[in-house]
Amino acid sequence: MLPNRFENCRIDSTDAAILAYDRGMGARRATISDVAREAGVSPSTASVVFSGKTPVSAETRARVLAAAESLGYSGPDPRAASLRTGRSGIVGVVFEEHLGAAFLDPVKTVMMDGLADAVAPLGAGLLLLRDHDPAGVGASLTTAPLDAAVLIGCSGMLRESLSVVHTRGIPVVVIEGDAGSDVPRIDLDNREAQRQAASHLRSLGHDDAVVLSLPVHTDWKPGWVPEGTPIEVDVARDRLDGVRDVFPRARVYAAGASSIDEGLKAGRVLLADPAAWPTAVIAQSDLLAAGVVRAAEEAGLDVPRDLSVTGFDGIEVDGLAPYELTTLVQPAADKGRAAGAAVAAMLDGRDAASIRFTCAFREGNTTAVAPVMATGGRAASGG
Amino acid sequence: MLPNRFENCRIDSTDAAILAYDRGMGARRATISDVAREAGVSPSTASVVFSGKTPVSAETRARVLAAAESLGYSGPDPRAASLRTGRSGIVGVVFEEHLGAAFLDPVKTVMMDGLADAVAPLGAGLLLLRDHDPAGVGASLTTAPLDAAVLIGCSGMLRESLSVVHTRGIPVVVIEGDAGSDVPRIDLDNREAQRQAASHLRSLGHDDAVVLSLPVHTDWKPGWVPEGTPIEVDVARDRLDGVRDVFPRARVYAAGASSIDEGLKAGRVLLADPAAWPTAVIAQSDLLAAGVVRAAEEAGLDVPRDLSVTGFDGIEVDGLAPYELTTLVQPAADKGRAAGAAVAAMLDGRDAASIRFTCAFREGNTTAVAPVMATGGRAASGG
DNA sequence: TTGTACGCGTTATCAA
DNA sequence: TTGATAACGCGTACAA
Repeated sequence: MLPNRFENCRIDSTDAAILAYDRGMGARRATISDVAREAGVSPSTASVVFSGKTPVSAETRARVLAAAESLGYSGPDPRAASLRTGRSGIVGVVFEEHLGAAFLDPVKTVMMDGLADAVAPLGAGLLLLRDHDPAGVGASLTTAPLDAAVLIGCSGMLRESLSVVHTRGIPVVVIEGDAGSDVPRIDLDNREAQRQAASHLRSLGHDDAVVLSLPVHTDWKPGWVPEGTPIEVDVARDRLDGVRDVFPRARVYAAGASSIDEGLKAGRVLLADPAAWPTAVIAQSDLLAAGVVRAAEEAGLDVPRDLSVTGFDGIEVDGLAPYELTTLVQPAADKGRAAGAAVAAMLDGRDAASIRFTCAFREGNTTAVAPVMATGGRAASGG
Repeated sequence: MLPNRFENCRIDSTDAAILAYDRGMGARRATISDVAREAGVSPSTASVVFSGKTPVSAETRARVLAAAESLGYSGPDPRAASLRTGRSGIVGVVFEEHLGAAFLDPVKTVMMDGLADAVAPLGAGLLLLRDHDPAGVGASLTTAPLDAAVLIGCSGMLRESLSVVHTRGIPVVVIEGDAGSDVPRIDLDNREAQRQAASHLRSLGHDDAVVLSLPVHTDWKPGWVPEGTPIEVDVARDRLDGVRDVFPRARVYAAGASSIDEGLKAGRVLLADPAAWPTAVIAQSDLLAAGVVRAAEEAGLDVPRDLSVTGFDGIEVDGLAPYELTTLVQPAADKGRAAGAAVAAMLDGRDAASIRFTCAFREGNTTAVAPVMATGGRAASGG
């Protein structure tokens, strides 16, 4: 008597199938071997019927399908197929933040859309992952059956995440982050683009600007960023550099997140002291910029007459009408698609090149000629 | 010895790559057996070191870990583990629509958030799936290695999707849809809630209302819904029933999607003919309602004086200020969490109960006493 | 066109 | 606490 429940493993399958049939699917699920046996063909033939990788006679196929039907067999078990083929059809998308937070960001939403488009033809789906798992449990980069991974703006844990996928030998693409030269990177000309906005302001007579930055590192609390602070988040750093190319001494306040609310809160701080009102705020996202516009309204400032505001991203900010932000329009969907294409290429054994997309400057009605300094309260502070 | 296709991606990476190099390029990845051999223990012991399911002496564990390190072994292959355990740690989330569209909907976003929270302790991740795969390829319910599935508002293909998961024997939970008595269902008291809004309007003197409905079936084109049209989308049907409980003859226009834009477009149609202006529009979502408010502004109508508008969902509609929609607030995050809990229960072999959540009526400033009929253009059309 | 035989990498079970 | 063994269900050379 063998240790398992059935007399013999070979027969085991047959018995189980019969039992399953007899007992109305009470026992274990039918396998492809059961189907093959029922159809009077070999397992490999049955396999081929389902995969379609080899021609099968119509009659054989029909018999197999009928057998499957009668056994309640619903096709190859993806787990087994996955072990065999080495592919799971799953692309992990790693976010730095809380999943819900990620989808609050219109840019990421659109990017995901492009990404979904691009991996679909690959037969792959998107698995949502967080890079730092608070609970210590939960699907993660280390344990999920991934064919590839896309890291999105994961500047904080980036290195850690990378080493994980690296040792697992999983192809990886990074969006908006620096992962070293061997990892394809999809990003923007952040610095150049942001410089355009700054130049635009300077050409309007602004001789300084305050930067409302994205968080400069993980778990950042809103506040001023002292000069010399190392900025871990690539996007924030690059965009700031773009500003500094034009306004070298621009002060920087970093918000806690990219949202209208955070922009509003930050805006209140920026505009708290009438004696120190800036003439221009360069926000690193449209949502932040929208918040600043709101804050300006609250403070009784007219945008753009008293205060110019620029954004970044070029999304439609609902409810900002009649304002239309002066901003840098980034091709978010294309970024997602490019990431998907890169994944596809790598899964295909080809090399994937890094791609840098270009933003388009779009002038809205939130920037205007710098106000004449009526209060005299603000002497030149930079630039 | 299968050549690893991603060797070139890995060459210049960290330790693992160096070791791969040491052992001769193209060598296959180390397995747990390799590690065990290197450590001088049996494969099962090595396995136990990684899974932690059985006590292992500190010394043995150290040896195994060291061996793993030296071999660049990054832990058990999830695919193989999955085949063996029958669990993949993946919960599929099936959307009816384009993925991007799903995340444009704030309610779904919040729901996903709750769902993510609830499945995390399970050690599971969320796989984004579409129920009708345009390409015919792509990860789908049929081929993805799922432990469970959550169907979200998939009224169109619902039955089909269900039969797939059913024959696969995958536990499934349905949010906002009817899947039969054996499938746990998470939904809202749509009809009762919507009836409240209608009653509210009637108590304000409105004797009819136009319904701006969600799409009534997949691929719906915006337009009037003739009476007697079968409404496939459960949510749309139930909410409409709620209206009809109060305004039996209410006309119905169904939008193409739930968004401000679609609401605006629909609103223009609804308000096109001044002679047939309704006094109240009952929108089936806040986004649609917001669009209607915009359309009313365009048409020169004052909300709520000339036109009352109600929404559904209770989300914050950005930029609708100073309006605050009269609406039904649904507990979206709780719905997601409940679905996650149901999944957890079923995976645990327990039964999961269906849950019906209750919406809270919230009166905003978009509804008011019905206008006196100055134009005389609209005789009572309903009751 | 079909069948045989084997391996994919892991873990559960049981015995030592 | 450790080790031997047997599946898990499939895909695919290769042979027929």
